[in-house]
Amino acid sequence: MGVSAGVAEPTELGLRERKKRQTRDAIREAAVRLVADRGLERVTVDEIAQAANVSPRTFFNYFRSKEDALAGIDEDEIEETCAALRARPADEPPLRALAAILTARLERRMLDPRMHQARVQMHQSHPQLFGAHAATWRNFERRLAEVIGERTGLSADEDPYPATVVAVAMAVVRSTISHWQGTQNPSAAALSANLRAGFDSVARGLAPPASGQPAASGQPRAAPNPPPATPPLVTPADATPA
Amino acid sequence: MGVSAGVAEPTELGLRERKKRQTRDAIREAAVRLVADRGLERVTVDEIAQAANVSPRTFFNYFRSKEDALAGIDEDEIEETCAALRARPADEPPLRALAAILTARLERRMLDPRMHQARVQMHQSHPQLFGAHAATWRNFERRLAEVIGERTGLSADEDPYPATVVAVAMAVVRSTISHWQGTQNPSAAALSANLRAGFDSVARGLAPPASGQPAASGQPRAAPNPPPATPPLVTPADATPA
DNA sequence: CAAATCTTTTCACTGGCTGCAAACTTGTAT
DNA sequence: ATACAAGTTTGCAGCCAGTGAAAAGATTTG
Repeated sequence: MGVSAGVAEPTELGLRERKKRQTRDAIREAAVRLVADRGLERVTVDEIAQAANVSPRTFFNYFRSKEDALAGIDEDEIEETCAALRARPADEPPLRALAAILTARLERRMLDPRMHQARVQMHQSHPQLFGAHAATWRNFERRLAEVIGERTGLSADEDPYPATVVAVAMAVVRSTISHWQGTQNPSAAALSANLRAGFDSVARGLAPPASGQPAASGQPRAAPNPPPATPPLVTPADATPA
Repeated sequence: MGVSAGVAEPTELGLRERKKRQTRDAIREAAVRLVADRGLERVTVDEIAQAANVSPRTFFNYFRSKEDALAGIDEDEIEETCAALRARPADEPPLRALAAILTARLERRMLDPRMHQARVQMHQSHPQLFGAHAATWRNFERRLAEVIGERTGLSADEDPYPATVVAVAMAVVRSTISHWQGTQNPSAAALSANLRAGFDSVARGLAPPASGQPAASGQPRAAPNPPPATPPLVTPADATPA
């Protein structure tokens, strides 16, 4: 569909390479479409192959598994995100830097809300995918942790801190998305706001919010958690576009 | 294998039920042992069944998949852990409560270090398992979030806070385990210490530790993150035994 | 055009997993 | 004890995922 205009291709690809990409895209597209329609279990590889006009065997020449054809992250995106993290001011605290780039990443994705929703739905209803992509995500986290390591001067495999910040940041993102897509108004704005709130909360040591009633009506004891007041963590300044 | 002595069974189970549990345990044990020896791919269901003295078909009467037989959490344990959480003092801040029970849970597991190591190894080297158990863990997190909801008076599906604390706490555990098993001395004591440090760090808003050099040698700027001094989060008091 | 190279396809095979019905075991009422 | 109900295990037939090897087809190169 449409020869890429404007963007300079690194090297003019030969016919062979072009055909390969075309085939790969065709398979991906067929897989996503069929699975969105019928659900993961009700689609066979044979059907995907058929829909993409290739033999079943060819499917496996391109993807290691059915789930693999539905994966969301590739090496390019990992590299991009790491670069964005490196580009944050050196004296910015790690959590804030992570919050910024992860929020930016999500907001960029939300530019195509339909696709984003479809992906989220898919992962919600097919936890197995979560597993199929685990290796990729683990790698993603590891790479981010390394960058944090550079920034803090802590070797990522000696000090647990880098891995922990990253793991926590990712947990916030996942948890927030999961909560957000269950609300009546899953808008891009709402997602950003929720994310911001989540990261702020973490920066405050996850002290319980005072809203509602104070839970079990116990005496307002001494220091429940670190009780400090802290400035907001994520500002609308994110950028570092792709 | 030794009839359980001493421990009082809640209700006297009939022969049928006892045999079922026995079979289930036999299959589990065979699966873990074989996989620890040879790796996930080099073990077939048929072999597991044979080692457990059941037919291959029976394997699938008990477990939905090969991976399922290796899962670490079952409903009983979820319920137990939730109970432990409920049993924490009502005015204890959620993060601290979670830290306490999750640490206790891990320490209990470390009573059988061999088994624990085997499990950790398995998940390290077979990320697919991560996916296979995703549904279980999601459920575990959800249940804990509900309890946190009770404790804070925040409905777990209206306010994102409960889910976030739980997700973060779990992230700390996972990340810590992952780091710990890569150290030269993966002892139970070290794991506990690391966990404690991790949770403390989170309670302090994940401010970067001052160790090493201050990273990019930037000026020691104003407030990098919430810079408070906070009391340690997890004390050796955990208990709530099974 | 022909040779060298890469891709796609066909074929045969292993292993995960399910439905079904027969065989067997345990619980229960007589 | 005996017989019947209910639950469990097993073998079998079959679908689907995934892999190796070699034939067949397309693309590039000389």
